[in-house]
Amino acid sequence: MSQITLTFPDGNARQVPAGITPAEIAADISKSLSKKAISAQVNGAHWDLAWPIDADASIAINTMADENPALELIRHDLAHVMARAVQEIWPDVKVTIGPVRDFGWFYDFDRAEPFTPEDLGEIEARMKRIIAARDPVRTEVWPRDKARAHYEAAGEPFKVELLDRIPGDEPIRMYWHGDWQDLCRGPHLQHTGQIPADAFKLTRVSAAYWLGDNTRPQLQRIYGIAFRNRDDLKAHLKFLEEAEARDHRRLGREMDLYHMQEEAPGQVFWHPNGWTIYTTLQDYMRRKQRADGYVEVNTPQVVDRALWEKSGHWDKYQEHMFIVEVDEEHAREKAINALKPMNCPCHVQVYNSGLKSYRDLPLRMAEFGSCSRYEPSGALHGIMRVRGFTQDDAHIFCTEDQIEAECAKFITFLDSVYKDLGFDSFEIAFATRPEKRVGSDEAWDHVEGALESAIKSVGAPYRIEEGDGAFYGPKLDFYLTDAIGRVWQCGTFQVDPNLPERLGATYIGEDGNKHRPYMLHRACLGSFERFIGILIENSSGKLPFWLAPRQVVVASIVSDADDYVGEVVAALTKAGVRAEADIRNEKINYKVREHSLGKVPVILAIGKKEVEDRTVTLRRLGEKATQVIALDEVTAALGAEATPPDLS
RNA sequence: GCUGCUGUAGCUCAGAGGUAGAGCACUCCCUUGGUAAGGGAGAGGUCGAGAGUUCAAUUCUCUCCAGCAGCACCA
Repeated sequence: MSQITLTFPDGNARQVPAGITPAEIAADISKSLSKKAISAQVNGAHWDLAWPIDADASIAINTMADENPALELIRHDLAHVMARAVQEIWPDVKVTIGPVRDFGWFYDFDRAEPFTPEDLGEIEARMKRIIAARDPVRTEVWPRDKARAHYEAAGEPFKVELLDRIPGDEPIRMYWHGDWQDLCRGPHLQHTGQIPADAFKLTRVSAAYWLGDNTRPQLQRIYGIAFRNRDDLKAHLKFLEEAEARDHRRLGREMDLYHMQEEAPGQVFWHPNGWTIYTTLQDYMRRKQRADGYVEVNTPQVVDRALWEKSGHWDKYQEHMFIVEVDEEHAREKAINALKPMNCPCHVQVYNSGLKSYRDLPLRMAEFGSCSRYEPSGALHGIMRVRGFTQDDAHIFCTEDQIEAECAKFITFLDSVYKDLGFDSFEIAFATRPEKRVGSDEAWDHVEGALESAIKSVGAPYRIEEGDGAFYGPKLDFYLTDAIGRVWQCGTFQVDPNLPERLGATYIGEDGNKHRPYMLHRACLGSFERFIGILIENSSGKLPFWLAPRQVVVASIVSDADDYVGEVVAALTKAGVRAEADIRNEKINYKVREHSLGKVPVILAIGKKEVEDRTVTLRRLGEKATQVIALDEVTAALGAEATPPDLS
């Protein structure tokens, strides 16, 4: 038998017979490793202990102490155990696929009746029995024909389809958990008893399309979460609770920010508190943009279909547009309009009015543009995904040579905005030319090169998303990570030679001839609605002082303090602080509780002592400690704190 | 849009084939209390909308609307 060389993590190499398995290697190293081993990394690939190694390779043996492989195996084996449990209980249910995902796994089943929450309990109990049985896991590679015949005989059409989708050069691998068999890429554990029985939970059922395709049948999906031990599971359940507690829909109600109602699905009724956040943020963005060389415009909401036909939206996006038909009494024909779903065509109209010279470029045209999109009902989510929203939109009209500098300028701008709003870092996804595209390869080379060197010039981290660009140009998407690790796409930067072409935008060049400008679509927050939702969830409602809708409540302890409370509120208001009096006939405990729940960042309590000394007792949200401060001092300090970051 | 679940007072929820209840919030009264709920009284509902079954529907059935979770979508 031929020999191969395996290299271990410590650098030692060893000659072994070809075809040896990691299990055999672990057994050879030590009895305890053999017992603890769960899988291996072979040339970096996750490797089943039972798979033979045929060529020289680097190898490392994994144990439960290796978090990533351990979690992958636990979750993947649980997917199989769950599918087995389901088929044991309901033998006619067809199985499909069950991948590992964040924090757990899911498995899709074909079954006429959806699973109920009670079913989940039964499945979970059955799974625990399978784990307790410590059933061995084994694997075999089958010829394609044999596997196909097997699944056809077993009446598992989805498995047959999966088989046909496995590329010809990949082995067809079968796994058994006890007697229950599944087609699976692997790797897996060695027996079901290795799965921690107290560290998983089935969380929910839902429908999902076969292969994610909404023209294919819907399947019943069961989700589970799993960890290496009970404590990790508990920690994750706590995390889910925490995420729910900071849900902007709940905080929006508790802080009295906005409401939504049936008559206007997907649209926001902003209350005074929420609108204060909105306008404060908008004022800030307006100052930032002005400082960065943007001009601001405003364009119509209701626009005749003719413009949308020219821009191409009527053709491609009509089902997402609110159509407005106006049938005037004496009109010869109905006017058909659409609420604008985006601002770009209107901005080109502004650009086109009057001749533009190369001296006007780059022209940075901004609008807090209210847009309406008929989003699918199932997509609506609080103020995060709505049908009526306002973008912090801008279009930069420029020459090809100006793209790089404009891109770098924008990334710098966005970086400073995100920092001011409490996000210290962001990631860029650079989407490059798709297969179906317009424009020459040279043009694409040039524009993509401009974007990439712009990113590099500002030193921002980025990843490339090959083929994900628009058909007319590449784009950058900017992702923020919030306080509990969720990722949000907010900013975008897109190069577009197409719309200027369609809508006939030109400028007079140095040579006296007409030229076509590029149009750069860019947004930093995305939409105010969504970004405010993100801000709320990121901060759990404890917004930075300058953005907090209610900044200070001045609360009386005794009614003798009422006049002085009024004086304090007036002084704070004069200093630019949003302050309000609470002189209700309630105990200070009650007031503190209520305003704490309302996420008011500062409570100033006023009793007899404060009146006499002309001081206040300050308490910050979330802190128990209080401090006594002179009125002049607190007014100056809070006034400074209320100043937006770009002005301080 | 698809699948499932849900819709009762401002909020969180109970309830039942014979037209409704709790806690909190709200209003009034008592209480002037020192940092996360002081006490009492009162007011408040076309039970999401429409149709059907029934002597009788908020309750059962159907359709629609909206919300929630997931999927699909996000120009």
